[in-house]
Amino acid sequence: MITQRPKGTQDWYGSSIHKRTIIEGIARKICKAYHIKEIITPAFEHTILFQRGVGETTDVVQKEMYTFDDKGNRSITLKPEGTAGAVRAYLENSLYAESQPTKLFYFTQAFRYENPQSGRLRQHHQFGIEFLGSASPLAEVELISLLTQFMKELGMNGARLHINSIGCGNCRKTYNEALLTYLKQHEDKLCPTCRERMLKNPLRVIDCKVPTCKTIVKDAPRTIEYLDEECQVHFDELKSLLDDIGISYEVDTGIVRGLDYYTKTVFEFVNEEGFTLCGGGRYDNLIHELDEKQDIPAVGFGFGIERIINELAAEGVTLAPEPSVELYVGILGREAKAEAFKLVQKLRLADIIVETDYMDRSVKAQMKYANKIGAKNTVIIGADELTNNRANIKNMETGEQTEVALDQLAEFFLS
RNA sequence: GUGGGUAUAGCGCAGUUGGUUAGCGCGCCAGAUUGUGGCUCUGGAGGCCAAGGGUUCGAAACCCUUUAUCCACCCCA
Repeated sequence: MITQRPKGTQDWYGSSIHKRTIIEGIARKICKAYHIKEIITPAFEHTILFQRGVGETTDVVQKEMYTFDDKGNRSITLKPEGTAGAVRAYLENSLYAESQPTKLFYFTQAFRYENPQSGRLRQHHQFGIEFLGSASPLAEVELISLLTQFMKELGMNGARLHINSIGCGNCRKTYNEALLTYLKQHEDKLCPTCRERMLKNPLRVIDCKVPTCKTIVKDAPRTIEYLDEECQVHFDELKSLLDDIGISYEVDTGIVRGLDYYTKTVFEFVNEEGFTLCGGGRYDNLIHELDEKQDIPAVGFGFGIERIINELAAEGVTLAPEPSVELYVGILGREAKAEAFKLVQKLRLADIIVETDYMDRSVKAQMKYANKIGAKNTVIIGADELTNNRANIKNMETGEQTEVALDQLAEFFLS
C-alpha cells in the first residue's frame, strides 16, 4: 500500500514523460506564434469558485470534486478543470484593465473523483487556452485554427471538429420551455434520471445515452432552432469564417457540454470512435457570474494530455525520439577518475550529452552499458591515455576508432 | 455510484481434475585468458503466487471478504 499510487493517478517517467515534453513543446511553440501568454494558477481554489463557475447542477460539482476543509476551516477544492481558476486570476489581477483581449494558455492537472477507465483518470492533465475580452467569432476561429495546427504538427489525423450553438441566457429561456413541453409529452418513456433533470436542467437530457431516451431526444427541439438574432448571427459568422479559411466541421446539435458556463458556441474534437479529445466553447456570462462589476465575453478549451497520448498511440504516430548520448566516457582505474570526470564536465559545458561510469565496472561491462544506452561514441580513459595524452574515440555504429588528443575531445565533438 | 474481466520475478506470461523444491521469455549481474559493445554460449541474483480468512492430510489453483487494476455505464479532458 505504501508504495502504491492512489487510484486513478499515474506516474510520468521514461517514454511517457518524453512524449509529454514533446507535446508541451509543440503547444508552447504554437502559442508563441499566436501571442498567447502562459498562466499558472494554484492547484486548489476556494470551493465556491467552482460551485458558482462550473455550476451547482453539474455532475462535476455535485459528485466529482475533491473538497476538504483546511486547518483554518476554509472549504478548499482541488481544481476539477482549468477555466475557473484562470478566470479567477484574470479578475483578481485586473488583467481586464490592460489592453484587451487577454490570451492565456496553461498546462495544469485537473482532479475529479471518478471511476477510472480508458482516457479517464482522477488526476489528469490539460493543455488549455482562455481567450478573454472578445465577443467576435474570430476568437473561436483562432482557437480552432490553433488546435488544427497543433494536431497537425503532432501528426494526429483522426480528430474531427464538431460544433454547435446552445445560445445565450435569452434564447435558453424560450428553448427550455419548448424542450420541457416536448419532454413532458414523453415523460413516461424517459429514464428516471432524465425525468429528474428535465426539471432542473432540461438541456442535460439531450445527451442521455439510454436508448429509449435517445429515440425521444432524436425528435426533440434543438437549441439551434431557438437562437435569438444575435446568437444566430454569431453562429452563422463562425461557420462562414471556418468555411472561408478551409477548416471542415460538422454541426452536431447534440453537443451540450457538461459545464454550466457555456453560452453560444460549443465545440469538440472527437476521434473516429466519437471519443472526445478536446472540448471547449464560449462563456460570455461566467465572468459576470464571478464578479458582477464585470461583463466580459470569453472563449476557451481544454485538451487532455493523456487523451492526446492515447490517440497518437491508436493512430500509430511516433514522436521524435529522445536525443541520444553523444559520448560515453569509460573510466579504467582509480587514478583516471578525476581526469576522466574533468573531461566529462568540459564536454557537458559545451552542451554535449555525456555519460560516464559510476559503477566501477570492467571495460567490457562499460562498453556493454554504453551500447545499451545508445551512446553514439565511446572513449576509455585509463592510465595509458593519461600518460600519452591520447585516446581512441570509438564510433559505436561503425566500430571505427579515431585517435584524438585528450584536450582536443571537446573540439572533436563540437565540429 | 453500478456492471464485467484480471491479479504468479523489474516487465510480458505458463502453471494439467488441488500433490514434492512454482517455471518460461525479456530485462538485470557475471563469465567465455590480457583494456572494447551488438550475435552466441554458460552461470547467477531476483517470488509472502495482491491482502485477509475458510475448505483440505495437502491450496498459486476451490469458497468468502477486501484492495488494486483494466474495460463499460453515468459524466467528462
